[in-house]
Amino acid sequence: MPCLAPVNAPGTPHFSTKQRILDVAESLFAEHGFAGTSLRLVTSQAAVNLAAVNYHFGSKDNLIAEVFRRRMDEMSRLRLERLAQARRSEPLVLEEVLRAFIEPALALSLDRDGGAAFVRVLARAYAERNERLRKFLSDHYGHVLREFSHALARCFPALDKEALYWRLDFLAGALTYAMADFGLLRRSSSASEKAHCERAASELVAFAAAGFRAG
Amino acid sequence: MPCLAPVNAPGTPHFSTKQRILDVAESLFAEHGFAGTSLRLVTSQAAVNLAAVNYHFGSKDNLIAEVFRRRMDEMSRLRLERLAQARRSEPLVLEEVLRAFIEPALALSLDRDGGAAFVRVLARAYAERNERLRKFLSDHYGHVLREFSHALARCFPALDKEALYWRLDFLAGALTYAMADFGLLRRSSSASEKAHCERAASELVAFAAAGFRAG
DNA sequence: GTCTATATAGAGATAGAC
DNA sequence: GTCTATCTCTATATAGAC
Repeated sequence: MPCLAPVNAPGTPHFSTKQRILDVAESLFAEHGFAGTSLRLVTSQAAVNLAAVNYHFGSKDNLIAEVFRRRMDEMSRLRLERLAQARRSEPLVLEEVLRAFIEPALALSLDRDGGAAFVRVLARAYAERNERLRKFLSDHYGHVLREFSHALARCFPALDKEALYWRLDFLAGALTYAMADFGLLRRSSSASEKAHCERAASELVAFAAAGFRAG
Repeated sequence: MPCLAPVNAPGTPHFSTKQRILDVAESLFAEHGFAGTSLRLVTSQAAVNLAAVNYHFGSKDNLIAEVFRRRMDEMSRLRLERLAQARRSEPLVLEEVLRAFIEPALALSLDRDGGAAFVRVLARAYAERNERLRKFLSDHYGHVLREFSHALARCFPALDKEALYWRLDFLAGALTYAMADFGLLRRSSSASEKAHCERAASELVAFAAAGFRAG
């Protein structure tokens, strides 16, 4: 009787209630935001009982945090691994550092499961002034940004810290915006999702590299 | 008996109910999002009656649209005016086009009234997938983006359209992110608000100009 | 671990007196 | 144009049976 909700892909028989809730919540948070997504909508779409969220996660806030944790842990790990790899070469190549930052993020939106939804959730998180959420992200993933800021400082020893932070912010903004596909101008939709992301990554690497090198 | 709510600055005796609602709503939308802001919170903080929102605006959705309209009209007008000015010089200078796009936006966050709140509202709007809102913004202000895209195409006749759109998206993302001050890394807070914004604008113009000129 | 049922609170919107 | 009062709906969370 349990499991096998309609959302399950064929041939993948067993998704736990907990995971179904996470998948559906992620997708709904992307579409309607945190405040705009009710637990009733989550549970009904996940085909689980309304009480299941509170049983498995304790509260809506904990559910939100858990949605972040399961993706961000993996993305941060990937980013740091790629950065460590880039650091092994001497001299440190700017494009390698940028790729280490950008590609794991854009790769997420190619995950066959809900990675694409998560990047929109992430974009919403930045727009939230919610202190709880900001603190959670800063506490758990702030060190990743700091690592990249150190690496970039090594690439540009003459650049003052202030300018460096601005440029890192511009990169993060452009990446977030591009990942979530916010543009109001529509582009050719002929490309596949994969080609679209690869194009985005290489365009952004070129754009940001030039930006960082600006006089 | 009417007017003179506590939020009014001294010496500015008469703010209409309608305007007080708009001001408070803007600030609360910035902080809590659209779904996260109840009309009860708006009206209580504006010191007006709960029924006043529906009387003056008809619905919450109309209130949201009105919050956008009163700022975006002015910003779009300014952007197009600055762009027209830039276009008068031959050859067209990239930095002038970028400044025409960037500076009116950052100037908004220096308005002595709630402009700073509005830029955060704007950032939230991008994160919303709300079709009603996207259509409203696209219908009313899409032509501004198209004007800039034409001007930039004139600056880079050899660049293909696809690449141009990407770069415009990166610019918009970096600008939105910088305006709303989303960065997780904190910068020196010694600078005044005005100096902060001017620094942001000149850094972004330099960053984006280099980015657009990238090979 | 999952269910039904419900407590409690808050939402947007409106009717009708003043 | 502003008020009170209220309709109707939905929210999160929990208690307790199975």
